[in-house]
Amino acid sequence: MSTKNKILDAAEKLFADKGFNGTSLREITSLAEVNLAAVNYHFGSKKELIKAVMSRYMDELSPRLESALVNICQSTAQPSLTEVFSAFVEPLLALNDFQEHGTTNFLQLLGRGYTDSQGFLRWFLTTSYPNVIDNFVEAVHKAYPELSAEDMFWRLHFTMGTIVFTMSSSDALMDIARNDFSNDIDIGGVIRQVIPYVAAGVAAPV
Amino acid sequence: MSTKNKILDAAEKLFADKGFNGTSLREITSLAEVNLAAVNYHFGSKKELIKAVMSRYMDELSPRLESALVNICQSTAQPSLTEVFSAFVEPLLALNDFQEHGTTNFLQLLGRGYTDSQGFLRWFLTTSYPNVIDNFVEAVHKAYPELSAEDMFWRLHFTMGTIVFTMSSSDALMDIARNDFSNDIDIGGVIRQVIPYVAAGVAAPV
DNA sequence: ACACAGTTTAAACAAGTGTTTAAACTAACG
DNA sequence: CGTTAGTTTAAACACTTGTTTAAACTGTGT
Repeated sequence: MSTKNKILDAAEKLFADKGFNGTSLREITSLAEVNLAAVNYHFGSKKELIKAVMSRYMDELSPRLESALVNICQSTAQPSLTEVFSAFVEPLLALNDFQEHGTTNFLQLLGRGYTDSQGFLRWFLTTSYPNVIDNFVEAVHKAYPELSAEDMFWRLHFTMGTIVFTMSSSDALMDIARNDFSNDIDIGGVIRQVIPYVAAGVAAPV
Repeated sequence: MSTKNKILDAAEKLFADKGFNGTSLREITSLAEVNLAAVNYHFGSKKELIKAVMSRYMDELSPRLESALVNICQSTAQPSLTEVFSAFVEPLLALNDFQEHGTTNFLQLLGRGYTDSQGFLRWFLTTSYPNVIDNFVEAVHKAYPELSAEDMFWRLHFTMGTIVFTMSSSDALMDIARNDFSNDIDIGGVIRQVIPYVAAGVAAPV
């Protein structure tokens, strides 16, 4: 395994766990078992490393997501909101083949990106991967045409919040669920729990 | 104004804005125009200062919330979920009388507390103010008795996520909304937008 | 006027941060 | 072999972090 990938893997795990601000380059390089200076040699700066970690996932996820959403839009004239949201499940779970704990890590990172580092990651993602958002908006509009652009805007952000926040604390939540309900649950189970919730939220009457 | 309160006010604003990890004591004391050592003299440590900032709000909010929820439970045999969630509006907006931008600041701080500082604040809040959660769970159960304890658990956390995430980026979202829809909106407007969403989400069929 | 508790202050502390430097190493090619 | 480009390394850089120290200041009660 190359030094570059060792750094990316270690950074991903630590960023997801403790946030971008909360993780030092020394923690990353010592988990990756490489020299401290390797980060700046291969990536230039910590900020660029953060972008690289996110890009690795987005480049994997974005085309799958795009085709899944386009597929929904073309196959049925008016898909249900549940169908639209379910389009996310397979591409997201596919990240587990790409990397160990890929789904959880990516969603946690996404959550971190929205709150840590005063939102520079949000800017980076929305400008680098606008198709994902556009396709999603189009699919939701087909499923629920009466929804005004403004209401759509708010509800999509509410949905984003639900997903991202849930996933960024999903480890803790799954532990509690296992304890209180002695019901073993994995990340796929959480996703299946959240879909009816967000679908109903977006579908709420105005 | 006492030094203690000057510190609390400055810390609150900066914590809400840049997170707990992202704010240094030097930033706080220089905004508060007090000496650096004053924080450790009056609060003991940064961690205790964070608790103090949150407690100031929770002590104000918690009784109002409790009576509003108890009121709902006693007045009607089976309240609607919208009524339950609406019980939060007045107590939350009342924080604006208590402090300038009190509502926004508090909700942003709550969001920070869940992601920053590996969740020690979540522990602090749930153990220090359990009545709020208990009352809320009871009210939701009255409104939607068919919901199993496990589904309730997940949906309440989804709701928490929606609220907290939305509010922690509400400034940015309100700016976008103003630009794209030339529709002036304040924090109360955001709250009124989010209630139908979470009510429908919690009410979703299982 | 004195003493004393409460508070404020400047300075220093040790530890941790991201980044840079220049020397050492590694492998491939002429 | 010797050269060269790519990579790794230990050490240092300048700076920021939370916390502590001991001296100075404040007002109140005797």
